[in-house]
Amino acid sequence: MNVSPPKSALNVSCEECPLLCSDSFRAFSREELEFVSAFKRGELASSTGSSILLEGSNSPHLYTVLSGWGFRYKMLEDGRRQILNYIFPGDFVGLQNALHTEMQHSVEALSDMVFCVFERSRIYELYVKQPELGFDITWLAAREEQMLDEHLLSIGRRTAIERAAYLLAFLSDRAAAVGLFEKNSRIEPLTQQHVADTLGLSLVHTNKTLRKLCDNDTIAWHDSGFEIRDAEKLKEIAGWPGVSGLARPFL
Amino acid sequence: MNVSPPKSALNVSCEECPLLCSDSFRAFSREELEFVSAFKRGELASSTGSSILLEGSNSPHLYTVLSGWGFRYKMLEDGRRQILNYIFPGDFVGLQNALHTEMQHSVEALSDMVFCVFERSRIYELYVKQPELGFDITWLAAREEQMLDEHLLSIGRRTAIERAAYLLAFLSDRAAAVGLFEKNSRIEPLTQQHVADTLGLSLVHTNKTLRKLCDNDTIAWHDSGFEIRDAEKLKEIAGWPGVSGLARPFL
DNA sequence: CGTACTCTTGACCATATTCAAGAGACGTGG
DNA sequence: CCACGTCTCTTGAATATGGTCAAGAGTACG
Repeated sequence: MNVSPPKSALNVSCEECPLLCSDSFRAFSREELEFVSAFKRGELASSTGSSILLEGSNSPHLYTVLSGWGFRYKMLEDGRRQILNYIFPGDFVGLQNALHTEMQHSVEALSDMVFCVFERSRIYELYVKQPELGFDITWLAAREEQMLDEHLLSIGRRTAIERAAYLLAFLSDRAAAVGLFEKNSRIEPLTQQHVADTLGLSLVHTNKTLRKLCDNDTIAWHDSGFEIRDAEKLKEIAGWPGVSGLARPFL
Repeated sequence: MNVSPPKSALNVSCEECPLLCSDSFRAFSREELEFVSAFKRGELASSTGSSILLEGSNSPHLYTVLSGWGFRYKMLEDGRRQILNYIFPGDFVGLQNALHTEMQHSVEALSDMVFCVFERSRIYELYVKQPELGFDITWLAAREEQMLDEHLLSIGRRTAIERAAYLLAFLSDRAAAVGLFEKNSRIEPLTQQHVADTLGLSLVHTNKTLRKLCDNDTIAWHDSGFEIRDAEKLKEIAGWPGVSGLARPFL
């Protein structure tokens, strides 16, 4: 669990943000883009396995994922870990702490990642000057809540195999929505330990559960990653319809 | 599961909102109060066991809890139910669906409740005219996320007795923050079935787990409700520090 | 070539579920 | 007033699901 050296550089101006090309995101006015560009403080690059935010630490920043993916998690004192949700390009990170000075969760990179960095102290300004962007942030928070609700239902009430099917379908849908892993359709890197810590299961039992899905030919597990072989069957097993594909905002 | 007849009446003007007296909430400017008053559409009263919002339905409204308490939940097709979170006075309900037309969860009243009703379609107006109130909504959404994060950690990684201890301490803290159940310090009405559906456990196992806490003299269970006997021991068992008591906004 | 990481499997054990039955409280209608 | 159904809590026994322990195989990397 090494903390990456925070490399900072303002490489991409918001007007040329690569996310603007994607269908998944809403269109922005020129004025909005200019404002966000001025609001943006720089970029942060971090590599696989490194921590961006740590529970209990004090960050004056908010982040938007520009590229790569990772996850948010919490830990109990004795080391038990629960992965709360995954973060993908366009996701906003750090909001959960608008209220506390101390972070209530940690964030770790799965792949190499780049973040846009914003200053927490200036966020109120955004609500005053660009109400629509303020509204967008609420939209994103509401969306995160929806995902957490579904995760809660999953961990609380679905069986091991249903949970696993749900998670893999969920990750696949979210990745597809932002065009991640399009080339080889393999979602990686992700270990079975990550899956276990997301599902609230032990590593061994997670392995046996994934094995059933492999034997089914519903998925294929490769070294540190997986491939969806039958997305419909996965969703059927999970009893889950999939994520909504409405155009969404981002910062 | 009967749907209450929606009684509507504008009984309380926001300037005399009883929640304003509480220490838990932030102070509002006169202008803000006037705006919210104009924004408020009426009140909705519902009684124990009745549904305010139903998953899959289509509500043009947002609500703030004025009095009483209840819970949000989701269900799987075969009837398995997961309680996602509890709602207390000052809590904002329905935001999770700023994006969808269809509700993604249901809300049910535990006690008799009264809600303030707002129109979903006019919420953007609030962001433009009263940015601080828009910011407050985001604040509330972030707070809800934090609670869901902790619930997820609990269900995913805590043992049955730790989960139970966490839930009871959580409910006690939240109720205390808004002055609910001050008279007799009994948190009610709540059945062990509710507790089970929150913890992701079966009713029988929940009963046996609560029994241990009773034998411990950590809590006392009465008919449809419980009493905290040793809050510190509860939090110690759960490995949970308690909710933060910062002044919070509401609508 | 050795070490670390990930996945895999089997055996045994712990935890939680299901099934079943009964007790006590409460409200309703005869 | 009592009989009845309903709701909530309780308990025991049998069963299933998932956890822990242990060991080994394959791969990557220094």
